[in-house]
Amino acid sequence: MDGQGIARRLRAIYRRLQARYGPQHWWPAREPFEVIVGAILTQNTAWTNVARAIANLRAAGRLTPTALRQLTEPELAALIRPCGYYNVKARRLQAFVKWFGERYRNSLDKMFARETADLRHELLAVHGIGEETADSILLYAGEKPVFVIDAYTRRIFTRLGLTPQIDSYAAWQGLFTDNLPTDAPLYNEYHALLVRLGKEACRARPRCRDCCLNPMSRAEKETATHDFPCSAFISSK
DNA sequence: TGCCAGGCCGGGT
DNA sequence: ACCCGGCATGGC
Repeated sequence: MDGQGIARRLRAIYRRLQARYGPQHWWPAREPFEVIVGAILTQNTAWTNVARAIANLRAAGRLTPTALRQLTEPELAALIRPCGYYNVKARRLQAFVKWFGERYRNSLDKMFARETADLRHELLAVHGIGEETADSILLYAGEKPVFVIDAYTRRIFTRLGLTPQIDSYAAWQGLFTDNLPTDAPLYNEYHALLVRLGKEACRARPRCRDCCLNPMSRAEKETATHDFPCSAFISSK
């Protein structure tokens, strides 16, 4: 498929997701700093658990960089316990706020004033921040036009038969950024819709009928036993 | 009951 | 340059 074809398909998928789910109002947070905390806490973790951890931090008055730095690692770990991996994540949160204070004096404005590519590089150097977390911070806290690639995105588009040549984060990102306009609100909504779809999808087999993203052959519909959402979008790892 | 969730790091080939 | 185990809670 040529670039035009991919672009058309990406837009068609986006429209169908919009029609099905409507606006997602992402990221689920009150302020940019909370987005960053959530981005670290949600690594390989269900959001419901992360919401509890963040509620604990807020109730304890610890949802600021300085307040977080004043906690010991075990104290922080105890507060974020519901989100799992709490020792690992306490260390990662501390690493971020330490760097954020030293490098940017706790100023998100200063941080996001940097060139996006440079800031991404800096973020990746912070312990506990990988590509998805860095991009989530850039897009959802900084409103930079950076497309976030996550497990849902890969699974859904693999299922749809729309994949990059190389299976790397950068190549997946290119699939979207090379074929869509550079537009932060669009990237924001697209990724949010993909997560919404991914969360809703069940894992039943055989696949459902009436798939909204990828029409099925007649033969496939014969074996389908239930309606969307279904395993059509979530195949096992 | 067992599998899974909006990854990332570090040590071993 | 990959590959893989470890990290941990709560929901279905």
